[in-house]
Amino acid sequence: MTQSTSPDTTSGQDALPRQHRQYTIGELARMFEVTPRTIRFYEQEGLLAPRREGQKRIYHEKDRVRLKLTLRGKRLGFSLGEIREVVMMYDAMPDGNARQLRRLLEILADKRANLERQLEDIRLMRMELDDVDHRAREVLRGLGHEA
Amino acid sequence: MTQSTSPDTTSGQDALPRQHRQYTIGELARMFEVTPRTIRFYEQEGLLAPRREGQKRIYHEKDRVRLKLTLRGKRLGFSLGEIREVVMMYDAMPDGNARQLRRLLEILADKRANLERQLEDIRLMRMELDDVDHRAREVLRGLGHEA
DNA sequence: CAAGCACTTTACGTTAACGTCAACCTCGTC
DNA sequence: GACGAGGTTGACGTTAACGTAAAGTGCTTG
Repeated sequence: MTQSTSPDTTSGQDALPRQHRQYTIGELARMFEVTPRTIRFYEQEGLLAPRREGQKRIYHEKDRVRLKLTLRGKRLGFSLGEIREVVMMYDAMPDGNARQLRRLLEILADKRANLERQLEDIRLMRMELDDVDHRAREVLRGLGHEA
Repeated sequence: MTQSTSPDTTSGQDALPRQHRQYTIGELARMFEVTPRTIRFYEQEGLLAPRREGQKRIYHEKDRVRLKLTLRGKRLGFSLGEIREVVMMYDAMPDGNARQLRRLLEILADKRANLERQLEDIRLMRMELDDVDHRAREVLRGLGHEA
């Protein structure tokens, strides 16, 4: 692991108030253990919108948080499109009209239902794993004796 | 939903002792709301191995359970390859040698770690959703008043 | 100033997990 | 015996989410 800076804590030499911390694409990539290509791809898909300084991308706290949320969503099996739905509507919220907001609430309820089902799946999957685990250990014990 | 038979309970006309119940590929597909193509694909990938009656595939309880586990695994974001690792080793267990069994235990520990991380992710994601939800509702309340 | 490093865009390649035909059997039944 | 509803095997198409390679820009360091 070549993890120089953790994604959740500020870096070592931090006199700077974290809110104004800036990141290059490479730094961000190392933090989250993804490639720059991935980050650019997420931008192309409308999940990130870093500022530019000349040609270079400059990322701030907000971008880092977005990336974190995106990756978390991915680990939970959401598509980039689904993630964008929530993230973008979240940003458009303050001046969003009622219809948009209601739509957002729908989506949220949907995601939540998804999560609940996953919780149940995890519970069941755990039990299966436990079962297989126990059996394997017993067979292993058996092998030990007859050897 | 054209769900004639639920995947977890026995069908309506069940005098037959479930253990010997047979299924065609179409029945199974409707039960789990997947296409026959998907089921054939899983067979091709070594996740199912139904008997044949002439040319037709005949599925039994064991196959149904496997399919159920496979789909659950998928909902949790496991690849078909990962699912196969566990399912196949599980079947090869009784006569598996010690090395194989230890390898299986490793894999299981790995999957379990994965699940634990997902639990944490779900917890966090829930909080985010709650947050967005609250904000949206408040904005909505605000809109109501000023209208 | 050449070399190296980190960044950029453009564009084509790749993998997993199926979808979508086409062309063919094989029943029951009208 | 034609026909429709299921099943079968190829084989090629598609989508998401990146990987990878080429070719160029800009800084700084020996």
